[in-house]
Amino acid sequence: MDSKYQPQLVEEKIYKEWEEKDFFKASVNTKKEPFSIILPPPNANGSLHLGHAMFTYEDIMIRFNKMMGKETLWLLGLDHAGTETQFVFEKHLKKQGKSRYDYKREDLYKMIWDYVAENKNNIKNQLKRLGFALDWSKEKFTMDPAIVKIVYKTFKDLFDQGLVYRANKLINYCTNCGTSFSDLEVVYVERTDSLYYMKYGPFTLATTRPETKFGDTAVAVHPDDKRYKKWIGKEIEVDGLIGKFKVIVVGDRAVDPKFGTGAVKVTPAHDFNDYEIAKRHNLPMKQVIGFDGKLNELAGKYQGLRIFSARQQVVADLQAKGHMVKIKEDYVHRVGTCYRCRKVLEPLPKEQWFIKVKPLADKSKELIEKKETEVLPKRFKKRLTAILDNFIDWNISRQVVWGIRIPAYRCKSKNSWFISEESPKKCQICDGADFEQDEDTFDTWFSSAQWPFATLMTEGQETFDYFYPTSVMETGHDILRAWVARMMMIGYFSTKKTPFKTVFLHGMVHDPKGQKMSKSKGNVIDPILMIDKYGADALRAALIFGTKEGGDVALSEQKVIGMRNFVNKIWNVGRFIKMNSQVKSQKSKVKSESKNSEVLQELEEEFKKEKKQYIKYMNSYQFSKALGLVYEFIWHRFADYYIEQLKDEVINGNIEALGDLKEVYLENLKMLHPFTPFVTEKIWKVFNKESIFQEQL
RNA sequence: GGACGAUUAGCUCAGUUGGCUAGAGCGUUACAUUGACAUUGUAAAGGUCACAGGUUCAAGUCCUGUAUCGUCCACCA
Repeated sequence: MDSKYQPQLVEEKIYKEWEEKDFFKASVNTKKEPFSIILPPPNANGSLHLGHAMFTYEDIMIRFNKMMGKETLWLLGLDHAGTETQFVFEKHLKKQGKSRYDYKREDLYKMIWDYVAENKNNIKNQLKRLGFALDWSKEKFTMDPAIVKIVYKTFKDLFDQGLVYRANKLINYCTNCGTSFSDLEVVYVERTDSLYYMKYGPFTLATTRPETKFGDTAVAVHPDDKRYKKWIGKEIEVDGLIGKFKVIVVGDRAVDPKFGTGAVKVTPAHDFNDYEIAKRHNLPMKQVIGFDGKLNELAGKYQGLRIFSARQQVVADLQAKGHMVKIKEDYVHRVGTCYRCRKVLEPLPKEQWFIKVKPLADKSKELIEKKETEVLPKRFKKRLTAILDNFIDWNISRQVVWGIRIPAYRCKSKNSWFISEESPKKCQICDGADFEQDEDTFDTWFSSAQWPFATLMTEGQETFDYFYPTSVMETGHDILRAWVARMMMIGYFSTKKTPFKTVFLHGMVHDPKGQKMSKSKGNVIDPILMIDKYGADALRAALIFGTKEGGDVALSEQKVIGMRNFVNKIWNVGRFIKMNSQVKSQKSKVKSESKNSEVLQELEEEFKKEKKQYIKYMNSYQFSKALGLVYEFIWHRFADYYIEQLKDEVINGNIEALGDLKEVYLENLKMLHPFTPFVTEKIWKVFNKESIFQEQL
């Protein structure tokens, strides 16, 4: 044994061996209790970051449960990440001076497919670097034909049961990226803009968006507002920039009399609140901005102008006309932006597919209440419940080519829709040939919402029955809404069971100052670089050690170094025992009884206590505490105290003392194995044993 | 505006049902060491446990309030 543990010489070989021996391959074994985790599928478009490294928690659970005698499955899959991947690819194209519009749908799809295929391997290799005990024989991809088939069936079932509908509603649309998003994908950003007070018939009203005035169909005031009460229900005439027009005045409680002038222009086609007001009062919609981000023919001479220049022009013209009362330039408000390109999202009316969420969310709440699904750490239970209470209908249509194309077809003669899992030969509505498939693809989250059951279903009924519902879903608390809640809704809908018995949430990885890591801040730590320098065990331990369950982790290179030192400590304790075992056999000394029987007794008792506590922590998902416990024991009790006490005897060849030390040490290696799999496996082999992964705790 | 979390050593954080001199990692200081490990050991310095009340024999831990920070959600015409 070297005096230093060198992970660089060890990890790759060991992982290869685990793979070759098929250690991670799970199969149905009715004699054993199943334990299954579905890996949150990484996006197949980039490389691994520290968020992925947090899946170490899953590896810990898998390895621990395996050592506790269960049949463990950790199923690996990758996500096509629709809009996200297409966006990454478009940036790629842009560098070559091209855009998505230069290619036909099929060609673009193919190009992205190849790009993704390359990246998949990259990600997979990086997952191996972390030492993850993933079942590589069951690898899935969200666009596998077998998965797509299930996704189609789910969509059709939802449709048949009235839980999917098509409607022309306001959606968040990015005119730059050319696609819509669900409400969850909107990123709100605080901005300082101008608030314009303009004359509007008999009113003065305040708006941040004067350019949308061509789409106004009403003015709204608070029903109890004495200033304006007399106008409610009346039609007013407004002298506009492109001629006079008439709108009705409505009374609506959504209007805050204290804000601005207490009177609001209602533009149902371009504002979510106004859309709601319009619904309540049966107001017409008038769309004046197109999906290209330009004003349309209804804007008269302003047609063709982009939103921002239209606003400047309209403001200038209103001022010229004397209709601008005042401009408050330091108005701070929040606008929805595109998480991809950061441009302001445009609320636009568009026909899309929506999932009726309420009935599904109610079922999910029941699962939580009945403890069919346990939420850990406990504090996230409230948050998940609140999320389920406030879910609005989910827009699942995306205008990108990279994704699972929606299997909906429009009958042209009847102008209505039918869903078909197979490519239809004829129209299922009129039996004719005149029908076309929806151009849109599913929101990525629609397929990932089905991940736990869809992946297992493709492995056959027996495997599904054995491993489903899965034991634990372990993921970041940041995607509680986008993913966890939706998995519960769709999972229960399709299988009538919770998709996972326990949800275990981990926190975000931050820098040492508690700041989020981001490229622009330059504080990003690359997990692979850390592994190269200090080994996977050190990185893994650094992510777990000294953290609160579900709390954020402040990671620094220093912390990884600290854990590297711990790993080296583990190694050197082994080295000490190994060296003295060899010396002993050479000298064949036979002083078998230790003079330190009290110390040995103490060691045995302390170890028993330690192991009991360890099992308790591990079974209650307190992994950080379990690691802390073993860390403390190995370093500050076993090495600093017991070895020091027994050192002289051991060096002089006392068999009893050495034997007892060795026994306790090997047991501790097993306890450490879920956390630091490589070094423990390596030492196990040094002691002429097979594989620690196959041992029982 | 609502919910949740945080506030403990210079820095990053543990401290599970209230119970002995409040802990870890990194950093600092002094000393030690050629045979497990300097990726080490021994020792030390450093905390009115955010603040103010309350419950209790006993509060970092429970309750109430205040302040500051963070996260998520909602609204902002």
